[in-house]
Amino acid sequence: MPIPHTEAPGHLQAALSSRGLRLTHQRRTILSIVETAKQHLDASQILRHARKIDPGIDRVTVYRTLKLLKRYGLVDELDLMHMQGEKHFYERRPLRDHIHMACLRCGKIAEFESDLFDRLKGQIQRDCQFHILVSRLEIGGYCAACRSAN
Amino acid sequence: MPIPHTEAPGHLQAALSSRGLRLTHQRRTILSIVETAKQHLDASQILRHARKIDPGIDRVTVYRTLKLLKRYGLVDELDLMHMQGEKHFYERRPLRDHIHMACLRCGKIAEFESDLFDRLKGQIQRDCQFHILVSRLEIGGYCAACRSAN
DNA sequence: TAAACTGTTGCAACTGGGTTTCATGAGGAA
DNA sequence: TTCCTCATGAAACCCAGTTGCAACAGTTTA
Repeated sequence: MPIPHTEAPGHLQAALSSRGLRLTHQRRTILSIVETAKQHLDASQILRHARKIDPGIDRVTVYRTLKLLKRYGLVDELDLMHMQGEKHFYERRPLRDHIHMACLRCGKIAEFESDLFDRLKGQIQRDCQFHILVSRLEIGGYCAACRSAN
Repeated sequence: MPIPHTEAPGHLQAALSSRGLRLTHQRRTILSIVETAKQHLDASQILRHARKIDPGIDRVTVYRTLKLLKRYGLVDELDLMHMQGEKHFYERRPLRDHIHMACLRCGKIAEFESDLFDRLKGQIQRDCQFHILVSRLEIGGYCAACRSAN
């Protein structure tokens, strides 16, 4: 579902070590999961995947590593309209921002890139003199399939 | 700080009762607070204000009423980039959607309306055949004052 | 205007995602 | 290899929000 990435694998590891952070076994495991994820994962899903590789890994380490990645702008945190409780979802930061559309009926998440979105952010930076570090556009509604199904 | 509203006071009460919901003392109290709020309030702030009017009101009632308002699209729930924990903030749904910009340094929240935003949503409805019920664009970064301060 | 119906409230207990504390363990520079 | 420091795991904790249930109060009806 996520928009294809063109970044080289190992990018997150390189980014962390270039910032002087230790590349522990646990971090490598978590980074590889986030990097190769085919959908948006929450912390407990990441933990489950990580334990298949390193059974001793603790959920605290997952939370700490995600926090680290977020702080350095290497992953984006999503709410996906809080459709399944208050958990957060993560995806590695794409080259170009995209919009998340959550179908409130079937739960499917779609992604969408748009020049208008890029231009809107440009307008905000200019008109509001606001330096954008992270942006999050989430939309809730009904997808095409659910609209026509009813 | 919020963009001025032109809706008549009592709008929320009317909207609820027209849907066949009971107008209890507690609900009237909470609605009036949400309707007249000058900033974005979280649930505990709404509770605190409500207790000045009706000291017996319970926090559960606040949560339930906010959920109700959200379900009927009468208020919007905001994360404001989770700058202060995981709490949610509420504002009554405006006539025209706006963007929330959160300064990650000083914590100030700014609002911004934009034709580009309206057009972007139109594009999504058309190109993705996605029926939008609620949208949330939140931006984190540095405001003009904090940019020039450093 | 009183009864009755049913949605709403308050209370207490609970849930669950996420964080803190601290002793132990392991990167990695020298 | 040593040593320093950061990172980890385990347990306890935090806190926003939810649930179950008995008592209560809007609203409708007669």
